Amino acid sequence: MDIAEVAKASGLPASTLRFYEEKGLIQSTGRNGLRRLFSANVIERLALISLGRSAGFSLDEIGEMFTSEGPDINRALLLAKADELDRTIEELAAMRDGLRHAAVCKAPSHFECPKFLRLLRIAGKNRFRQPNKLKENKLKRGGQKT
Amino acid sequence: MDIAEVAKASGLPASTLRFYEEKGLIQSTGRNGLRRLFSANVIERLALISLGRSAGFSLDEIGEMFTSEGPDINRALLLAKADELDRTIEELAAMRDGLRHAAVCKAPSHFECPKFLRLLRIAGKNRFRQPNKLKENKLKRGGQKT
DNA sequence: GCTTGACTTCAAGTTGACTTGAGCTTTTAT
DNA sequence: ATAAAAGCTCAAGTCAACTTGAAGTCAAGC
Repeated sequence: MDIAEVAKASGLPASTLRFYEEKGLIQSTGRNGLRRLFSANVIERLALISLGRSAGFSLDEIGEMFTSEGPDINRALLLAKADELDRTIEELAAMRDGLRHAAVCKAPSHFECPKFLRLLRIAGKNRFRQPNKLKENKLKRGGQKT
Repeated sequence: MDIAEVAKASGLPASTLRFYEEKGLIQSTGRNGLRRLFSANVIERLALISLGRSAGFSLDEIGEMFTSEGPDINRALLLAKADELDRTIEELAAMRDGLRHAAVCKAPSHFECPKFLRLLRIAGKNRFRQPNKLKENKLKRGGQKT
């Protein structure tokens, strides 16, 4: 397949595919002149990358998984990530409850509501840098091959 | 309190506090000479900002909440965010299950495992740009520079 | 055989949330 | 009184994951 087909099938722009190739996350099987050729399984690979990204892996981490040295390193890593997700999920659930409570809370200021303040403390424990914004409107879903 | 106290109490570096002030997220109550003075409630405000960040709000969104025009705009926004978190949580749970499964799966390649492939499809639906990495090791809780 | 448009490379730009550095001023401890 | 420690401002740098732009190449259709 050429890059346009992969782009269409995966929903990712060609620039991203080139970028991923440069990073070593995918490979092109060869060239037709200048043009990259991809085998069909790159689509699954891209889906796997998507999965990883959605689960919070960085591209570098995903790259490490693909090239992991032993056969078991992977598994340990996967389990560790699963545990991490468990924690994240718990925290997000607490946040969600806090938000819902805040939305109906009658206290004049949230700062005067003990429930809310308890939430703040949870959030405080969970303080991590959260980078920038998701741009959901940028992704045009459903673009499947014509 | 002076900025160092706030930094200590909140766990945020002074540079971040200045940055937040510049963005209008917190206010200093005045100056002692050059130096900013903060009232104690800035701590709670910062905790609230932390909560918002953890829940996925951008600083701009948090700023809007603080200065929201009507009293109900806030609530709708909070509920919407809570719903968003619900979806996120569901997806993360699916990821987690997928990771756990992948870790024990006997299939020679994950691509040959139907369970795993089902996961990929979920991840595919959920494809959104996920920005960059959390740096959890960067935050030294309570660690203060001498 | 020539245009055209999809592809190429490489460098630089974008975004959000900060951080860092240079060069000053002020407070505080000796 | 003086020097170090802590603050200050403002500009520029950083990071991840891409995107964009310029300038060139080339396969294919007419």
